[in-house]
Amino acid sequence: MKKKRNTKQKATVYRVVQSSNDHPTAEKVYERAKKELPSISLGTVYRVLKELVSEGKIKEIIVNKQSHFEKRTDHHHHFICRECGKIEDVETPLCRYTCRKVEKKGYVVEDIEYKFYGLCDKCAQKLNIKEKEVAQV
Amino acid sequence: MKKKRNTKQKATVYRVVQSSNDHPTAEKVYERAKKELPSISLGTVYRVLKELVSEGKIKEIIVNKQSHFEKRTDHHHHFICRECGKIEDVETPLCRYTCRKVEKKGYVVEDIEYKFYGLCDKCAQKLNIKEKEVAQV
DNA sequence: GTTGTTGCAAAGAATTTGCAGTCTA
DNA sequence: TAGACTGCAAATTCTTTGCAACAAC
Repeated sequence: MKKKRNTKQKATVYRVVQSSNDHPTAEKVYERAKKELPSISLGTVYRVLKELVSEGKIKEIIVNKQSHFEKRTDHHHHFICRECGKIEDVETPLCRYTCRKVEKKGYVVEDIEYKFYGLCDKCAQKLNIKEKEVAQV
Repeated sequence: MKKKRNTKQKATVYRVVQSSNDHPTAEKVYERAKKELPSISLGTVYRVLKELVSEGKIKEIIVNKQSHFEKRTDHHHHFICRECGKIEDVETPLCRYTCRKVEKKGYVVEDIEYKFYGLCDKCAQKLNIKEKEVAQV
């Protein structure tokens, strides 16, 4: 296989993801990377992100048919707010019972992904207030 | 709100999904619908599928950034084979423990989606055989 | 006859890719 | 200096949309 090289672009993209506490899209990573390395291109960002994912250095999570990236590579799940679109990490124990149920049929489970959709605390609060106002009319 | 009309196209798309035991993409639904109604267009299939989903008559599941559709609208989850791409329904008990853990922070969980990735029985068997053959060389 | 729907084709959005020039090792 | 990598723009893929013709009710 071919030998990989260290380039400014790779280092920058990696650094951007590592210093992001949200779950940026490729476009967002691109925006942030450009601040450090203005000449970087979106295509390169896509290429590097893909490489980092396949090397297991970062993780990809797909929300609404769009890739988002995160520095955490350990096993965890996500909550997605339908109002503000915020993605938040969720720690859950592996559901052994469920896995075994799937595997019993001869299936091999290699990865599990849980996604929780709803409203984050802030949006829930906002919407409750709104609902009450509407109800009063 | 505007009154909906019953058209051949809507009836056909609905019938196709109802009689599908796999999880067809829009394109696949289109292919199947064309057999019944050759003049139907892909755009219409997309429009009708979207409408059926929003009416709660069918469900949408997104795999690999692509929409698939299914007749089951009750709560269940999915297993996706990384080899053959097959999507299979998985029955799991709601993980109350996990939900409560998420909700404790003030979050409102409205929907939960579990996806299990791996190998289906057939592909697991095939790959095992292959692996053994490779190992013997 | 209204007006919701369709077919068509063009537009969009996200991502990938071919290529010639550039830079790392 | 070989060849991995980049920037750029064109191409792909899936999906949505504008519009004039069509067809339910």
